[in-house]
Amino acid sequence: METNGYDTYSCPVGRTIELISGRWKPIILYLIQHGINRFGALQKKMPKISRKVLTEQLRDLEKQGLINRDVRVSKHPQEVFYSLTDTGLSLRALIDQIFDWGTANLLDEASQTIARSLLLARAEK
Amino acid sequence: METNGYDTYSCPVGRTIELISGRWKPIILYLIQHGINRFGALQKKMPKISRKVLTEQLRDLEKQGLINRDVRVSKHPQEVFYSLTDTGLSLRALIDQIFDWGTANLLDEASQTIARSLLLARAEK
DNA sequence: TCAATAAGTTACCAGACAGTAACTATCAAC
DNA sequence: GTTGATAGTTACTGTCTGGTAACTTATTGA
Repeated sequence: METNGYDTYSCPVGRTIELISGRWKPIILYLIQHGINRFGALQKKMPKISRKVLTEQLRDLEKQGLINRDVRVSKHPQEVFYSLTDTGLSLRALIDQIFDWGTANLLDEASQTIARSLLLARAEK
Repeated sequence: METNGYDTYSCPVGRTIELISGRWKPIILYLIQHGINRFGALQKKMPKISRKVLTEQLRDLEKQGLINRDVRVSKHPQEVFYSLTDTGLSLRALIDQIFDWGTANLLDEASQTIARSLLLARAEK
């Protein structure tokens, strides 16, 4: 078989990776799935992300159809709730497979520490 | 459970994605696995990549322990052969899962066309 | 009326990443 | 001894990404 050349932008792998390579996107999807669904709550869980970048990443994920954004006005200050779409949920399953490969193959202290706590969290659900 | 915050660099998912988000890396790994193991041959399959970037990506993959680089001097011009390491092979399996998710969830003409030809190639092996 | 809280937006900047074009090294064949 | 092939390297440039800091809007409660 011959194509006229491979290209990132027409490759499903590249396109899938794009969905989750926003530096924080896998983490954001993970947190939302586990009930951390408010802007402020997400920020508290990721102290190193700025509001600007968090907003951008959330908007991206929304555009890509991976999360829903529900604004509830008529409350104290405006409240915004995020949740996973069906596509988002199925992507989460894929991310868990990536997670498993990573913990099996990138063995060092840092990742092992986080790995253990995340596995615990997954077991709880 | 409480951690003191999630961070990309200590997350196995982020670190795994880093391995394959060199824009061309999934494609390069795919091609090498399927016997396209020479610098020039890789270039011909990816007309849009420059020699500079191809070199960089190959060096990265080598550093990350995903491919081997064998130089055979004592031949006409110097010849270089690339091959997957065991880690590289196991990562390829993961990439196939990402591929499957992508083709199932990112349905458009461009990706479907490539998808069919790649699935054919996978069946051949 | 003034501070606080939630959820942003805007302007600006620095570094990483990808691309182009030209140059290099080695050997074989003509 | 010049051309051609393989496999690069180097210098330069432009774009994309992520980050900081200050400002914004709406509403509640003291």
